[in-house]
Amino acid sequence: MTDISKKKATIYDLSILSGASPSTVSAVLNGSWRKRRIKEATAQLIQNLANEHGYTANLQARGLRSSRSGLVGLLLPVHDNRYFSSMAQSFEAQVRSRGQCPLVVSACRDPEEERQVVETLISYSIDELFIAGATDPDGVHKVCEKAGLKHVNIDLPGTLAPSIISDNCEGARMLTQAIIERAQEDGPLSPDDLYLFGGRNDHASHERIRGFRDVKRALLGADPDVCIQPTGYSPAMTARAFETFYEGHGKLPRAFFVNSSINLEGLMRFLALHPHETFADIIVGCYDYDPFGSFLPFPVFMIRQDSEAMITKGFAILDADRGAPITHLVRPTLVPPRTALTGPLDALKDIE
Amino acid sequence: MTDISKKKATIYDLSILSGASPSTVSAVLNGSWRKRRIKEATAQLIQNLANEHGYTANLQARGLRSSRSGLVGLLLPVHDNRYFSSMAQSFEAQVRSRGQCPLVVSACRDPEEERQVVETLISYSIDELFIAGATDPDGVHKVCEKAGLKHVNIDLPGTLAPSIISDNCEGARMLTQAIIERAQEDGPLSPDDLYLFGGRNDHASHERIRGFRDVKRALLGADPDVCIQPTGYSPAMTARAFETFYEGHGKLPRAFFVNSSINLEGLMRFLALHPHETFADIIVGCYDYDPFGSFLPFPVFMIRQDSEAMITKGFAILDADRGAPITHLVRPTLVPPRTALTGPLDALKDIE
DNA sequence: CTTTTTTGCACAATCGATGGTGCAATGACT
DNA sequence: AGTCATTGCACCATCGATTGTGCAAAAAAG
Repeated sequence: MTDISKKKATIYDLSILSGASPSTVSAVLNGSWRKRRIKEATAQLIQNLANEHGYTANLQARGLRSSRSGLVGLLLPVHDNRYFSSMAQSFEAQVRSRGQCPLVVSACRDPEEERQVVETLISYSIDELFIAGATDPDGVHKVCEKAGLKHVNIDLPGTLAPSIISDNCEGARMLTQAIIERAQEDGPLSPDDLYLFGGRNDHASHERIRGFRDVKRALLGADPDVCIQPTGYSPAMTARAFETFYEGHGKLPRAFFVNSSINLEGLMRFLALHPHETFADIIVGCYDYDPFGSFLPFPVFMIRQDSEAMITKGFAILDADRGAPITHLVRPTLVPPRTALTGPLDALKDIE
Repeated sequence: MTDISKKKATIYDLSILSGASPSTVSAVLNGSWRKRRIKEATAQLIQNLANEHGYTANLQARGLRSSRSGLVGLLLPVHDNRYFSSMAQSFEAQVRSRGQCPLVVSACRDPEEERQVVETLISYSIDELFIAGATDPDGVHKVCEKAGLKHVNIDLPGTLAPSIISDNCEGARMLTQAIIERAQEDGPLSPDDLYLFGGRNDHASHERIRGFRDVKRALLGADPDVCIQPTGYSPAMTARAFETFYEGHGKLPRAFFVNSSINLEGLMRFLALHPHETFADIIVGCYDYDPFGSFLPFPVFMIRQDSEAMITKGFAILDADRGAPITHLVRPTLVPPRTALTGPLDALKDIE
């Protein structure tokens, strides 16, 4: 607190002040001083000086020397989405509780950008990397491997590294069953009354579609191909798909499964252009949870993926140092309409 | 690509391979080679070798030497919220377009944590810092100043550093006027029919409350103090406030202003516990935009803050190197109910 | 064919921390 | 008192880049 100096203190400054050598100062301040048999009194002296001058280690220097940085990366497709942002939130908490520093970046689902961004992270010598929802996990894997960087895939699996993903098929089954049952409360449901919108050519989408079709066939007897409408992960494209359907049928399907909250945003865009009546009685299932999405003016069943558990599992795998490309499934939960779940925010104390 | 080596190539490796000295290699690879009068041919040779071996600079080493890191920090209260996550998204895009690396972290609105997190960032020698929505901007300022770190406040102003904030008072006026007018369409509105929930003892809340009261008095003639219910920024506390009101009155206020989307989540929690009828005819204004919040089953007017413009302005101020604690206002926009705005995501190409 | 200028590059110090090694002083033990 | 073990610490190379400086060789000038 009492420091006059404008620049940050270094171990050399403290070395002069304390009369000890820089290596002694270093040992004291990084905790290895007992191992190095530094006298308790010396350690105390140095620690006091360090506090007094607000010393903090230069982590770039430490990282350079030790070829570790204390940084742990999380690569996301986008920030601006409750699923990924709550993943970022849990990630950050867990990384910090391990004494490391989180580095959350997004790569816009662009395979080339994914690789580039990871190259950048590697240049900072990050210690570990979580690859979430990558379009090309295996491409990223190769970049990591070349640099000897430990990593796991989250949300979308790769074939070359361990993956932790939502049990998409089972989640889709729960969700599909829920919307079918709900729709049937209002009368019989024919196979053409139940659609699926969104998703693209990735593992998650495939599994969700599989779960959807299984349950739909089991309960409704059929699933015409036209009822599956993969639109990519863009609100605009999804909105267009709804629009097209609406133009053809004069209404929306009685019930439908939306592949993600991003696609659900596409539904909002469609709704914005049409009067309320257009969708007064639809039943929606969305594979993702959003606290406001759950309260839309029609029943929205949602699937909440347990991103916190995925991150935890990811660290367990990294710690165990298993690089085998095994896929671990994490069970998601079905969230009925009009449900306000608590999130990572609730851990905060909110004084006043 | 043809590299056999397991470890990352360094300028020393390339120095041996090319026959040039490390300093020459360094100059070539960091672009300063013309200034250093390196022959074009030599530069080419080295650049080819670098590509061949997939060389990338060790940014920790560079940072150590140059005491800059290429990292730009953004300190958020939380990730898990559309306002802040879309801010993170624009921030990231802008930082990358400047050739730097974004470092987005959250500090849970805890002043002590804010300072600690910033200390950590400083240890990594970040070059610049955006302090968004900090509970104690001035406390963070002091930490930055001691380290000579350039910084700006976003969203919540400090008194010691330049601040860029939403024009909260004006936004609140627009929002208040909108909900009053809308409520009056259904009949006369008395001052006790219009409440404000959420916010706490910070600049933004004060300004919003001021705007709210101004307009309310102008249009409704009065604003009893009981109509202002600051609940902090926690969904749980906000929900309790609604519950309390409901217990006392058997209904919610006809119209109310909610201070942020986080507080609006509190409304969801309340709603989850009550039947639809309870809130069939409320009119809500929310100071924040959320794409799903806009489509709730009652009219929700929202204010969209222009976080992209704030970040842009922030860089302008940092680049101009003005440290004067001036507060810049950025005008937000009023978003009528059932509106789906496009966001940073829409810039993405979505192949397939 | 000198002298001066320009070109092209190598050398070496430096950033701040880490960790292996070595050595003096102290204490224990015979 | 002499030997040996232990304690407590200093020394120094090292991580990979940057940058000021110096010096040959080549080119231009005289």
